[in-house]
Amino acid sequence: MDDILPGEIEKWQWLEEKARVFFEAGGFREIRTPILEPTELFIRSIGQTSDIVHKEMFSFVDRGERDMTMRPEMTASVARAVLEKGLLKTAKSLRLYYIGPMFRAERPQAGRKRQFHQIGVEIVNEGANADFEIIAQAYRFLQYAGLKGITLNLNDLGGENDRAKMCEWLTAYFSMEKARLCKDCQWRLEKNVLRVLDCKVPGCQPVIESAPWEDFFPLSGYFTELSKKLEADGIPFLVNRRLVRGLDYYNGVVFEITAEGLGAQNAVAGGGRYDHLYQDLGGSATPCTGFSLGMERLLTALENQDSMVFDALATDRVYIAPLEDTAELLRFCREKAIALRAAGMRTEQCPGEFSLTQHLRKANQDGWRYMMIVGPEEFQKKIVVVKDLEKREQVEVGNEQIIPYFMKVMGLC
RNA sequence: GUGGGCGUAGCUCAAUCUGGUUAGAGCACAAGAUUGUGGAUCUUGGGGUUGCGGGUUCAAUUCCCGUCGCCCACCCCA
Repeated sequence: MDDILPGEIEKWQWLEEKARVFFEAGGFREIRTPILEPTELFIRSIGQTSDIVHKEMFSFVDRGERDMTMRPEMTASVARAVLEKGLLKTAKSLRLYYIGPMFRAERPQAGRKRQFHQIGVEIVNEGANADFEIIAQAYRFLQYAGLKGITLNLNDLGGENDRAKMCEWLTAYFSMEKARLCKDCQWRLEKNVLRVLDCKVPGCQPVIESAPWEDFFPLSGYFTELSKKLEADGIPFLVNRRLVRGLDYYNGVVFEITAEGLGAQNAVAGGGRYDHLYQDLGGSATPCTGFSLGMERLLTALENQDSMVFDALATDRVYIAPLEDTAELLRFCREKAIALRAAGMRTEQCPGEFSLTQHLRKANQDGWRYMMIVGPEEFQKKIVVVKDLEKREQVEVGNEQIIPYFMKVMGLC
């Protein structure tokens, strides 16, 4: 698990801000849920047979003998919160987004940490029409963040009845070929046959490819409609009929978005339709769709593509440099600091016993854009010297003009 | 869970193969040269249980075993 330190955190703040602006504008509202949940929640939602549940969860028994787990994803928590707080009793449907840390006890590698962060979006209690919106939100947000080389992969796992029939058919078919399948697939055959389609073992490929399941379960008319909408909206995609997500609750249209510049872990976002989750958790039938994206992966891809567009050096920072350690002068500095903060700027006042050289060195080190120098001479003349440390220019500003001056150069008015 | 690689100063590394003075360097940090104008230079300084534990040896950063951590890949996911 990583620490995120000053110098790195600015990128995170930038991305979080982007997400809030984008999804709020799209009518989504933020939800935050506890990191710790009863283990049972994830078993019932993500599925006992999923890799996440049976080998990747941070679980423990708490002091009250309860089985607890640090959330490996957040869709289940959102559903739990919606049911528990009865949010659907006062609204027909919900549009929610979340930002936060998730935990999976996997072996770490490039693009995968045991604590990672996701931004996610859920549309709760809306049918198939919401599929287009959720896919577009995911795709457009990645574009909005500046990501290039995006590939959208789409599949349809079939509606409620189709999925069940398809699983039945696949089980019957693959059972005949059981001897040629790998150990994992033989296990999947019993537990979760769809995941056989997702198998990467070379030996399984001929068996999977020769299965004529697509003839019996062609893409639905609904899926064709969705495709047309995406095309009309200028969102390119690839249909991948073997795309199966690792969480068991998906049942309809599912998708994954990959990006260039990430190496082996190139999935930057993924999601799909899950119409049974609320029932599985004890609620009534509630059709839903959603996606989540990996913040680490998005940030890495943006950096590798050299396309992160944000001000590393914030312009709204003023370093106040008193040159004399007298009570009146320091009080003046404090008053100005308070006024600058009230006007929305960031400022720091350093001790008066620093020499100007020391002040300059420190301000440069810490990346301040402006320095406000207050020495005894200026204090007498009721002015300050404002240096632009980046442009290496300085001007004298009258005491009454300090706030308006900074507002102007920072473009705050 | 499987396979490979790596652990020496805050960071990047050297010395390890071939055991042997006080484990070095660059960067970074601190003080001064410098009483009010810059990221420079010079001088000086603080910093290390060589990941941890055990073994072999007169002697271990170096060789052996174990362990932990990290990195990369598989699996899977974001």
